[in-house]
Amino acid sequence: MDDTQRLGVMHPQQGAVSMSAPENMIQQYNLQPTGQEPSEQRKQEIGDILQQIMTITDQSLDEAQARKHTLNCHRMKPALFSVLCEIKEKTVLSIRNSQEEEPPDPQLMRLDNMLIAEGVAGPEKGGGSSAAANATAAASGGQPDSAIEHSDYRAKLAQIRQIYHTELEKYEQACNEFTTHVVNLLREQSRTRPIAPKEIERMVGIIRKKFAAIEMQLKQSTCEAVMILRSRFLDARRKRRNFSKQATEVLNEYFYSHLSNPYPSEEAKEELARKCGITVSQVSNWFGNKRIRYKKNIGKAQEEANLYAAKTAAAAAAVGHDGQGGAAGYNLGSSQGGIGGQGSGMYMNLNGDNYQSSDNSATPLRSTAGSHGGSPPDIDRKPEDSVDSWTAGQPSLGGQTPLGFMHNMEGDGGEGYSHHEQEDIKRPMV
DNA sequence: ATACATGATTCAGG
DNA sequence: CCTGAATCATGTAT
Repeated sequence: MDDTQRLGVMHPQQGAVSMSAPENMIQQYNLQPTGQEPSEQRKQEIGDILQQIMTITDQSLDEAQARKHTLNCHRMKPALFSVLCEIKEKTVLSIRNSQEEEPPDPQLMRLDNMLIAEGVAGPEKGGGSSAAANATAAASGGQPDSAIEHSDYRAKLAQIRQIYHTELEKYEQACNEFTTHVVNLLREQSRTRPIAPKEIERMVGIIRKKFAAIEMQLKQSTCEAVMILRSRFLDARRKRRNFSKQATEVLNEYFYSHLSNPYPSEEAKEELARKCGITVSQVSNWFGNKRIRYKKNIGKAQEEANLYAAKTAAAAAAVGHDGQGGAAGYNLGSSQGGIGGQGSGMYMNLNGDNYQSSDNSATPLRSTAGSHGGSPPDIDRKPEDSVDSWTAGQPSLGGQTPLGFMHNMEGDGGEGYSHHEQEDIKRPMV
């Protein structure tokens, strides 16, 4: 603010009081044209001047106007004015030197970006809630219904947005008003003191900067408000929501149809994610949980497996020769037609190589056989041992031999369930 | 109210 | 970075 004070624009009255030397000279000269006397009289003059200054605010506008006029008309004015100009010139130069191009504030840019990302400072006004909804949906992992559940969030965000825009408008208006005021004032003053257009420009710049700082504060607090809102609602959003039945079905179908190697490739995950309306990482989560829980509770899993095997078989049958679609993973047809009750039959087929031949590129998969035999040009890029660890951990489904299964069950920390499961489980025979 | 199911997170290992 | 495993926290069925 020292710049503005130096130029005497922010506080016109103050400008009169703390007048710069040349101006003071003029005034002094005007008051005491004949004064070139020793100290006594000098003191008197100073006293007068002070008195005048003290009472300057009491003067009426007319008086001030008249005084200004006298000042302008004074015979010495042009000469003094030119001196003033010279001094000013130097000052301006020094100011210019001290001026540097400031780069856009990264902090401000961050705030702006965030506000836009959050849909607070978006380009459209009415669409604030929709932008917020988009952000909500994006952050929630693409679950379509999550956005609806958080109308509260959107409402609050819209509120913040509204306040933000109102305030912003207010600031803008105030800034413009003030700028106009100052510019007028400077123009007015330029009659009595030299003010270059550039100086006015500069002053406008300074004012804008000041208001920008205020704006930044507004943005900052808006960001904070949004962050608080987010943390409150977004955390709630992170609450577990069960996937839709259909989604679970799709996932299970894939899982059980790729039971020998339930590690979907990235492409497969994307496909599944798309089908289920969830994210790829949710698919990954699901498969991670599924694998571990499948292993932990084979008995139950088997029922499920049969269920899905039946479903898939039915689907395959319905589709007929066309091997496409979700049922494409494996081929049940070759075994006894026992769908449903006969777990063993299912598993045999699930486990075998049968499905592989009918497997298509849409669901790339590295088969157990493949991993043990040669190295097929598979698209899957699982950790080298993933298949082995999976098959090794399995009771028998992926294992090549029943013996291997027995050993694995003993060794692999089957946890408490193991012996119980062994009774329950209908073990496939290879 | 409780137990179980389930999606997400965390952590260690490779 | 992906995985298995353990765990958390919530949803759901009883």
